[in-house]
Amino acid sequence: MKERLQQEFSGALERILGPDDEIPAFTLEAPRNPDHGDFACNAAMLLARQLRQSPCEIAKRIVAELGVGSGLIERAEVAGPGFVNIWLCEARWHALLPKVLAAGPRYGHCDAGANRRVQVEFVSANPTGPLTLGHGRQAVLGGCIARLLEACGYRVTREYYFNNAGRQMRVLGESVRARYLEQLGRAAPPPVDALADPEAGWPESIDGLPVVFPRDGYQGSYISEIAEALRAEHGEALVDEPGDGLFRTVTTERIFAGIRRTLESMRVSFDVYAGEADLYTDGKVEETLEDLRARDLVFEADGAIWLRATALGLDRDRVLVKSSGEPTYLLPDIAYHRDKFRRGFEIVIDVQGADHGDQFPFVRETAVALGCPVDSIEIVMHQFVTLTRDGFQVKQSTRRATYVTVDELIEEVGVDVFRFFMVQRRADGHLDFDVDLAMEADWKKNPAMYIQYAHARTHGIERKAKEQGVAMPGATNIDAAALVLPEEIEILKRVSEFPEVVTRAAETREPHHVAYYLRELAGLWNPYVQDSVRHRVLSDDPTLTHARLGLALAVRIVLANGLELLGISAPEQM
RNA sequence: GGCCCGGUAGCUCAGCUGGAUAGAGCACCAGCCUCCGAAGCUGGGGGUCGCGCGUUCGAAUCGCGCCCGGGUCACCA
Repeated sequence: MKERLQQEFSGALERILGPDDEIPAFTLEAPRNPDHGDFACNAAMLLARQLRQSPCEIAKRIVAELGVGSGLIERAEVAGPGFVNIWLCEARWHALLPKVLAAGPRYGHCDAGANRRVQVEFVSANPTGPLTLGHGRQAVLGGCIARLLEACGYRVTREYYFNNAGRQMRVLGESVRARYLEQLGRAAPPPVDALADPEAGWPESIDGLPVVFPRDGYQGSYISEIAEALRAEHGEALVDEPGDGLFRTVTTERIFAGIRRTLESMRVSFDVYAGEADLYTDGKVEETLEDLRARDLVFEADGAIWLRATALGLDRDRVLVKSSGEPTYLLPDIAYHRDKFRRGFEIVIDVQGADHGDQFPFVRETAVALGCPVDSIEIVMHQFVTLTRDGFQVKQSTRRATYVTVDELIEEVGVDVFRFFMVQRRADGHLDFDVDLAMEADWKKNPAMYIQYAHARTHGIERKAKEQGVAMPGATNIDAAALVLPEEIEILKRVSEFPEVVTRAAETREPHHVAYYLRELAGLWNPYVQDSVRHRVLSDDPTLTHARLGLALAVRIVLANGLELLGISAPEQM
């Protein structure tokens, strides 16, 4: 629709401008004010300077060149400071319906991605504890971006990268071992105030028992639960087992199993779980280091191996291999990104929390220095999540026990609402999760349910139609000419915008546009259905009934497809 | 202090490749049972778009400076 009009304008401008003049990048958009037509074009204003004419004069010439009355444009007017306002022929809107019905679940999809391979890396939480709301936001955000890209014809691989080598995992194992020994009475727990303040420290022994808890160990109750399970299974047999052995492997396995369950409950799936350890066994870490060496990007100092990041325009150098001989996380991370492109991905998207924002430039610039295409490696950074409950904002803190897990919140509000709330805000900027609103059982108040309700209503109408023996229209026989009310045209217009919304959301990696769009469409449809005096779908006028049923189907298709993109269910009845 | 993100209605936020009187949800107020779901619908009040300067025919949108909030600046992951 819009494309046709765009061609029309380009043609008009070509005729006005000389052969050497470039056609300006004009916009064609639906004005807020319906009095300004279906579309407004700003081309005349853009050309005013170049042509040394008033925008209004130019606009008049454009209008004269447009093919008004040729079946596409009903009316064109010059307005305001030089806009060209366009009213399309009603038939153009009617022509949309068979297209939407024919496309069905593919309406809104496109092939702009041309099968290019994209990797979306997200969540990537290390298996040190249950997923928190920040992870939850990222899981939904990344998952929706992946869905959007698929809808736009990209071949998407969803990937989860985690560190399963190095110090952090050892500390985890030691933490469980410490709890295990405590539970057996073989060691004493550190004082509570010492745990609350990791800087404070604690005595080496209490009541003659050694205090074994690692200084920066994991204190969550899940650690004790795992210890408990090990004790139940093995009794005292593990007393002499090192923390870095069985304790570590069992703990990461158990925690990871929990994470996978949580992901599943969020409707988030991954194609690849990439473990840091594999990068070592495959020799990729060593390869990367050699690669960096060959480009003179490393140097030694203070017994450590450094990345010469300042040579890449970054503000400081970073350690790649500690003086202890153990690599920092940075080295495998670089190796991982280097490997992404070797595996054939053309676009790589990293979804990360704001706390990692500072790290990304190091990984990206280094990967680029190693030959990765600079524009093909993107980051989508999101800010943190807060929770508002009973009108009060609760800050999430892992250190203190004041955090809510994804499991707990989904338990309370359900996946559909959880996902909608997580994806409805743009990634930059904090997300305040309003639990009160999310738990709101009134469908009219809860935006997620309001959209689902709009979808369910189309099925309600179909059920009613079946009762009355009225046949539903199909793509091949639909005749929408009877839809002439302003609200009907408005719904059709909105339906026509869906593909643009999807494309834009995919291109900008901003799924929240879809959420807003759906809320708006539902906000048109629900009132329409409600007002069954002015426009009853199932009336005694068969032509009108047929057309309105077609409208209902089109709305249903868009709502269903949009909800699918957000990973939210589209129920046939509430 | 340097860098990143945010500052729009009482609250939570859209809008930010510049466009015509700044939008939504919630909350609040006043109405409506209109046979397809009243778990809905209609209407209303409410804003110096953090502040200032600049660019422009035109700025919430772009540039610069400042103020406020969050994040981040490890041989931690």
